[in-house]
Amino acid sequence: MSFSEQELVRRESLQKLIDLGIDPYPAEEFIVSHTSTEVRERFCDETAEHFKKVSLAGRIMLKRIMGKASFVELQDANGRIQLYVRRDDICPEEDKTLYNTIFKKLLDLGDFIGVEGYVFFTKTGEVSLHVESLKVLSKSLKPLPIVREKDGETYDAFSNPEQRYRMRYVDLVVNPEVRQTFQKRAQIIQSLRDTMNDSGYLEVDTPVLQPVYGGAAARPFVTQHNTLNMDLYLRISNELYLKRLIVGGFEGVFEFSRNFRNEGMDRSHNPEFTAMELYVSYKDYDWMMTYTENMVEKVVKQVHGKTGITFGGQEIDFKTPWKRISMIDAIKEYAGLDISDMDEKEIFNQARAMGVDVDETMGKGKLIDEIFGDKVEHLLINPTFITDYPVEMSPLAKKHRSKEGLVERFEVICNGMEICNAYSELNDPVDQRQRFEDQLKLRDKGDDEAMVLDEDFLRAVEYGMPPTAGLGIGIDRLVMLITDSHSIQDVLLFPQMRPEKKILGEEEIEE
RNA sequence: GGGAUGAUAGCUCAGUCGGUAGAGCAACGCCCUUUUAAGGCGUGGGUCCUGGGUUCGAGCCCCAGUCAUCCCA
Repeated sequence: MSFSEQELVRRESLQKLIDLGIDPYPAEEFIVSHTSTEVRERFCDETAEHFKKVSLAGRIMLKRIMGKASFVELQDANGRIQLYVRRDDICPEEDKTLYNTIFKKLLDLGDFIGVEGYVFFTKTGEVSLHVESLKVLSKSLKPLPIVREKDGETYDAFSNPEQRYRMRYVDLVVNPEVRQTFQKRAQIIQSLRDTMNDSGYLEVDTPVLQPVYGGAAARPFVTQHNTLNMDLYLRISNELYLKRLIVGGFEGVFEFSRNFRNEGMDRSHNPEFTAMELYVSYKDYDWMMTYTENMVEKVVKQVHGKTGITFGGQEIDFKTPWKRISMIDAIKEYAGLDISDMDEKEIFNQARAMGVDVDETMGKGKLIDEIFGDKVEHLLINPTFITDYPVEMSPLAKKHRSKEGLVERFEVICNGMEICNAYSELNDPVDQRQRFEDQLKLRDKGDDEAMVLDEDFLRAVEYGMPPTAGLGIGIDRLVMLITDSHSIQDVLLFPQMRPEKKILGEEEIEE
């Protein structure tokens, strides 16, 4: 390991601190009386009495040294506040080491310090802490990127996406909007959870390690249990477990489920992602549409302040009620193609004529799905319920009560992206077995995303499952929309990345 | 999977026709007691992603690879 010039300087500073009898990594608690925000927002001439003895802790983000007095920008979890450090105030005696050596020379940008003093306004009107004592809390050995702003313009932004994702800790320190994104993410999840708790539904935890994976069309990750000497799959969905709980008699269950899918990565796919799934007994998909739009509208209002958002310059409004349109009607309305009376061959020909990439192996349902995905989906900007999907695409959804060949299913499409998927759940065990068997036929034909038959799940349904409405929400995508983030990596703290050669060293990543 | 683009100092980036590796900020030294994107003056700092090749000579050209970003499937 070789050190850069700046790293060497910091290691020397560290040793000098130790030589001066200062512990650069003290163990004892540093008592913080205020946050930077509290001081900045509440301090004024009237409240000055309450800010005579204030202690703050955080990172040094900027030092402006001017001889015997200096200004420091201290950053805590809330933001930044300016410190005013005067030599003769922190060093009242003859010995000026604390200011001249420790503060001016041995402390660097990125170091954590704790300070105590009184709050005042500087000449230019900035709320500042006049420091009376200063303590080193943690020495930083690597230089942070220095990001500065003036009049909305950013200088030397830490903007390289690879570095930001690989070193999220640095990204969080220097890019405040990143912290806001993840605070909003937490609020979004909290808001959804509150809504469902208020409805009386039970939050549950179901297995991540599953002997049979199911609930979605995807390839799983495989792992191995040593003691049981068997393969286990990381869940691609928790759906079949939540339905078992409905069989068991819970009438409303939900789970924020980290799912794992062994597929490619791009702007909207990460191998692990978060879905929220909700199942409510005795309801159907019509009821679930209303529940969904109300719950999501409320999230947007709570987190964003209003129902209208801007995503990449595009205005999107989550105000209810959302448009509801069947898939077939949507194809008619947006693609100008009426397939309601067509047979498979006609649909195939029409699809090909429209330039949709289809082939002979596709059945009627798949063809319709392809046309929708290619010609309609990207046109749906405001959240829209697309209802009534072909049965072939939906092996876990109940057959439509009146429309032949379709199931009671909806997706919510927003900005061309699927953010929700829901059904009147299939609770007929005979039909469910048949659907699984149809999936097995697809699997035999080489579709490695087709579902596998889950005999225990079928047994559960055979014991009797009430009519149930189920919903899945793609949490990452919802967070992307609300935070105006254009890559899933921007809403995941640690997105999956290929190993970093520089850190691992050649020999460790050899096969 | 296919295509395009990129990787140079801690960060953001220049680098002409193939001819000594550059800037700003950060760092280091000196000056400065209410400053504030970045006060003034000075000094250091490089595996030019990796490995081959062409060439008297490669950051630059060629080949292969790694990683990333964007677009397409």
